[in-house]
Amino acid sequence: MSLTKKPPTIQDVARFASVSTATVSRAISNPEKVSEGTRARVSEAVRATGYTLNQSARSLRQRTARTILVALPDIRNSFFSLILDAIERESAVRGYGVLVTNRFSGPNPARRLQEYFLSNRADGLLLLDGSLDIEQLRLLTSEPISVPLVVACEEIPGDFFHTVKTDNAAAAAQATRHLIELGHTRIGHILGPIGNVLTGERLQGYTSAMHAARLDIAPEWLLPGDFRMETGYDIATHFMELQNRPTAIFAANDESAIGFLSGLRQYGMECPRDISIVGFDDLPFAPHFLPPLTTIRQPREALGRLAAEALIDILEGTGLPRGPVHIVLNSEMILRGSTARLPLR
Amino acid sequence: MSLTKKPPTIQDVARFASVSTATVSRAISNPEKVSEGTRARVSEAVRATGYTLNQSARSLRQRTARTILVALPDIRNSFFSLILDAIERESAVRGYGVLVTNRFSGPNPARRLQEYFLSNRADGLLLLDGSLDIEQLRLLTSEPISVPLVVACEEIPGDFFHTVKTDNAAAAAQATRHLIELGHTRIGHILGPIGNVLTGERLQGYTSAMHAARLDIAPEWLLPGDFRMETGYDIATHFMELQNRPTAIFAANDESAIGFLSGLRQYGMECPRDISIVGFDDLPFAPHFLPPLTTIRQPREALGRLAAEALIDILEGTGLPRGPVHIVLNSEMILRGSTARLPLR
DNA sequence: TGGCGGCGTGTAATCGATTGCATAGCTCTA
DNA sequence: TAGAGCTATGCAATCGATTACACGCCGCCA
Repeated sequence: MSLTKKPPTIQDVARFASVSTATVSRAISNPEKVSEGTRARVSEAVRATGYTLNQSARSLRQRTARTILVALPDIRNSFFSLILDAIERESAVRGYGVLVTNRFSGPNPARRLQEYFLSNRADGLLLLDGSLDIEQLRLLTSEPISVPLVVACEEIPGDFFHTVKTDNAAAAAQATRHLIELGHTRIGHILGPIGNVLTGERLQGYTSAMHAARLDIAPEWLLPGDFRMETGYDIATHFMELQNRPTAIFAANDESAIGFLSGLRQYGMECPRDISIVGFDDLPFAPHFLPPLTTIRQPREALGRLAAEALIDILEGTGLPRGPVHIVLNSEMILRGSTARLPLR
Repeated sequence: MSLTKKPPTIQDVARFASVSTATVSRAISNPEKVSEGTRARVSEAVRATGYTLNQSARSLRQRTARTILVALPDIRNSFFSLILDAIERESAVRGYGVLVTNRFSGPNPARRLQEYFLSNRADGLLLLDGSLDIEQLRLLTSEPISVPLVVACEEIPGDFFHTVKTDNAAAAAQATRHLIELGHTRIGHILGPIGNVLTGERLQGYTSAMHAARLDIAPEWLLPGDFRMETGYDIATHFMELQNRPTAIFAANDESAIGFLSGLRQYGMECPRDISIVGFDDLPFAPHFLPPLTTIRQPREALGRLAAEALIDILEGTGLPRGPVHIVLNSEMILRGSTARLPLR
């Protein structure tokens, strides 16, 4: 089908350089084990033959694929695609390929992930989704399988896994405090998807800031969401039916916030005139929205890069960490136009 | 490092089922070549042992990786990540893995792509970027290497490659006509990145619609862009300095359009009061923007799916097309609030 | 009844790299 | 100068699946 002519193999290189294949292999992977002259002859032979190492053969022999698997909940969400960008770059630098699998829901997600490892297609897993069943994850990462795993963005409770994330709760509290400082007292929250760890952390930050300010939270101020714009749009209707409406909202992410504002516009509600809102993520469109969105900026690039770095370090056994690694990055509040002082009524 | 215990191999299955490995292999890959009884015994043995085929071993022997490589210009752009979603899904259904490589610019992009194939990591290439040097691409797809290639979204001139795309020029013309019908006569265009095929097609559609309506195009109405929001934002300043400003803009994509409108707001320009704009792509946020964006909706899901389908069909040799496949999908104009009739002055 | 054809299965070579073990040659020391 | 120790290299087994080829068996037909 594809390659019309067989690419040159290590045999061809060996013949050209008049050495054994073992020597070629060593010259390539462990240059220090080979004399200088031989090394030069081999490099020359590689150049002359146009040799490229056959990764399948190496994988078979070494039981490694030089590939990481990135499991995303929803690649369509810009937040993830930005992180994927950083992961891909870091991996490429370290010589690793990146396989992606998206929305790995379906009947048995962990089993599907497992197959990548049993079949020797990937060496490690970068998980961007905290909604996976924890028992299944432990199955994946413990004894017979032992998949090297780094969880990025979301922390899975219980200190079992390596994690790279941001200080969600603190950032959520900061966002909420900002609204409080502007004079708001009735502050609602658009939740993330239930069962997701991020949802819990952001809710918790919001709750603690409210409590610290001795403000009550009416149960109906917790608006159900799932990080998607459409859902944000839909709950606006629900929101308008509330009797004692909040004057400000902390949304679990930018997409909910934007959908919500768009939904509210149907009812003539304007932001920040009638309602203030803070988002989360600082997606690229946040500054260009009308009003420009006040939000929490997560260090996405660093998040992806550090997660990939950590995973590859683990794979290569360099600096084996004793216990699970936990890296927590700081996020930053970006003040823009979607929040305003509560007008006196 | 990872797998603590070796996963079961085909030998284990063979032993369990009391047959040879050859029979197990056949029972799995060519069930019709094996008697019914044996087939059942083998399935049972597979279940009992928890066998998963070692993909590296198969790849080595068969010279195929059951993996496609998706090369993206910029995964951060939502437009691509949405297509990637469809590609990933279709590939998963057909049993293929998806490797991604992003922003494969750098010194020698085609060479870097080539390595994936020489090293037997991927079987085919799905290219979402029309900006690659055509000579290099031909090198990749012709004789000794012969990488199976499908170009999605963007057509590379010269009828050499399989292509799945939308009717960019027609859609661009439609968008422009829409502005003309609203009474605009001074209509500008925000270009895509130079050297990109899409840029050319959309420009051409715009130009032809203008000509058909006997409208002139002042050279300074062609505003330089690159599909990015930031650049859209920046050119607003340049735009404000024009003496004979357009009253309407056709932007090469939604992101430019949104950045541009955001930039114009600094100068008190409101859309659609002071300017009308049509975007391209219908990104998820387009309906939620203020004003909701009039734009061209591309069938992204179909685009990704059909491209993946075509590539895998080629890889599997089913229905070998005689010449290059060209699939052109229709896009659709979505009228929203960012375009308005030119007010009489 | 002999021979032919087809089906189901097994044997063993093969894909291309890595690596444990053996060895040749050299240096250094007692 | 014998032997220890070290370096550079080669030989050949190995990873786990696929597949060309061979073979045995059965049924069918002449």
